[in-house]
Amino acid sequence: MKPTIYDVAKEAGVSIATVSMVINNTGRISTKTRKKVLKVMDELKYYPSAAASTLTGKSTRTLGLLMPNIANPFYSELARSMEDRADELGYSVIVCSTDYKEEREQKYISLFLRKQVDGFIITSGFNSVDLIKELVDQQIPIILVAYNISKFSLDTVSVDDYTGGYQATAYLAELGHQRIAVITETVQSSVERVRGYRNALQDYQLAYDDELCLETSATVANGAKVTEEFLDLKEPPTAIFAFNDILAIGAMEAVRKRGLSIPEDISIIGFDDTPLASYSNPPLTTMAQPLEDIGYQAIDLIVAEIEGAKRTSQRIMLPAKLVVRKSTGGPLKKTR
Amino acid sequence: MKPTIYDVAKEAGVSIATVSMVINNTGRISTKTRKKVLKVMDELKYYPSAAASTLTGKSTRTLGLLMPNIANPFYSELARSMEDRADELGYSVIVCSTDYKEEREQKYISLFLRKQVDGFIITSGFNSVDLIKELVDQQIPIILVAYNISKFSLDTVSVDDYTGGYQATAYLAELGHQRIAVITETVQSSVERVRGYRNALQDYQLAYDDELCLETSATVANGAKVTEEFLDLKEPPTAIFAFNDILAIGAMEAVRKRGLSIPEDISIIGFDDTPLASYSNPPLTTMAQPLEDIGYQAIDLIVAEIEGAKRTSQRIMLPAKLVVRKSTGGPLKKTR
DNA sequence: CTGAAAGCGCTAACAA
DNA sequence: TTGTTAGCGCTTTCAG
Repeated sequence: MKPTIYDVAKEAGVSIATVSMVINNTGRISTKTRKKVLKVMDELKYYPSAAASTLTGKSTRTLGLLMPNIANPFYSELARSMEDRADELGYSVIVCSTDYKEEREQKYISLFLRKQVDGFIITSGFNSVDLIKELVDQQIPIILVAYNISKFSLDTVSVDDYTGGYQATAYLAELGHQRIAVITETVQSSVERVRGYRNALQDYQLAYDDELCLETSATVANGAKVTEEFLDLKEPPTAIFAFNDILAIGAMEAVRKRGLSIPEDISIIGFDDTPLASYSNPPLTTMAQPLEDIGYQAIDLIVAEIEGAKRTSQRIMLPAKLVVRKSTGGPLKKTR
Repeated sequence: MKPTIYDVAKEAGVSIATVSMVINNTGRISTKTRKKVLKVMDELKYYPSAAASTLTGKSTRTLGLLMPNIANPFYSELARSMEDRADELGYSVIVCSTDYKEEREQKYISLFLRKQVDGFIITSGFNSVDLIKELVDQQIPIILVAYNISKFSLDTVSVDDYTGGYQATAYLAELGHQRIAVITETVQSSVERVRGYRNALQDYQLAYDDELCLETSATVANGAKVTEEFLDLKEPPTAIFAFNDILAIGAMEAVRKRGLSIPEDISIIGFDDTPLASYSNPPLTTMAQPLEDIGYQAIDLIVAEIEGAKRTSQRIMLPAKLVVRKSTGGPLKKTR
């Protein structure tokens, strides 16, 4: 049988209260007693039951993290950074993949509730907004990551998509590009990025052209397909801004297939800075998501909420960062 | 205050035993009572406390998964498949990244123990073998994934590295390559793969050449560096078998830098089939790790052990699968 | 500085 | 078919 606090107490010749105190570093215990107890705990391989201590009202110091798919690098890196920060703060994180299914969301929320996590971290790709509402109503600490629900005001940490869209476009414009296309996605973040794109265009006195703004979903094939459409235009773009690296890789493929070279003929910029970006050929210039920062901030925020019981509902936006590699350059000059 | 089983019982006008029974689907409860109780539970947003039920001896139906780094695609895909299978079997998985640090391994093992996980899943990259021994001694269900410790006999699920190494080499030999180089890694799995490589060489009557077998660690730069060494040989290889995709990407880079083309001049084959492989240029032929199968089998095995309390110590080996893409072909004929 | 004892929320006999 | 009750292992006053 697993040793309990009683076994330790008996073995050490003290009461269970004393043992409990040395475990939790509470009360005042003589160094001698403490040492003895610690020794016995070690000998018996005693591990205090988290269940029992939870039952007495202690917090579990556990955070529940819900993401659509931990196998997606975007989420897994986020998860990793959260784990690290949580670890530093003495918390642990339970991650579950909801697979974009409400049924699973439901199930895991319930699981977390039963396990009495101290707080919920919910990322983009979570569908059951009603469930979130229920948690909010129950005053359970929640933080939204890379996910905006304007419906209620919650702590939120996300990337500044507007500025990201603006900066990528501005960078291309600075390089001298006049016709800059974007491949957008059917997701929340896209609309902000498009807004940034259009404002940058304006600021650089470039005309916005509907033909240069196409929407698709994130696969290499789609990126290639859309790019071909761009290339077929009478006046094709000299630069393409893809809203994620996958699409950018697709764009590269299409460009290469035409016998055009990157960045000489066409510049391509992605978004996310997944590992893909540095391994592509040529290495992809892209807007890096500050995943690590996002994770850290998210944990800090929710821990603050848990411990301080504060309800400020901050909305933190972290800037994407331009990572210049080899897929972008100035447009080909006629004079060359 | 959070509702307890008492609140539900009172509200439904029954005893807590009845409520407990409907929660667990035990005993015989009239449909009417059951419905009533369920309704109240829903109204009160009652979630049974996992802590309390654990305390009474019920299993937690939770599995502890320890991997070095959840941000690494290899591990995150593994994690995902385990999660899925566990979910199907009514278990949940807690994942923690140990970051290859014994200190963290220690910490998370202890965490899992305190949370009373029903079983441990431990993957390659785990250093504290002594800790594993302790668990084994305590008769705690454990399964090793992609990780062999010959020291004790434990349930193990891993990829068949020997056959993988053999098949990749054989494939290249079939294509007509005579000089096949390998880039190995400083990890456990490499030695089996090398063994497969050498045996395949033998079976195809090809000579083994020390110069064509170089070891390095997994970075693109290293892959490129080693490849350059190969290319500098008086008699360079016509095919390179890299023991992971990252190295293969590096090899591709080096080959391209020499103005050689793939696969016309040099064939390249990787191992793992990470997303990288399909996005590279040309798409990489590689040996796919059957991650999904591994995950499933691992969960099935450990759940069997937990529920059946059996102690058979199976060692399951799953075959890697050749995925032919565009980076391999026959060697250039002189006559062309 | 240490011990005794009252719960925490739930399960599982045992009664009714 | 349902209720009563004794713990499960631990924390936390309150005494000593």
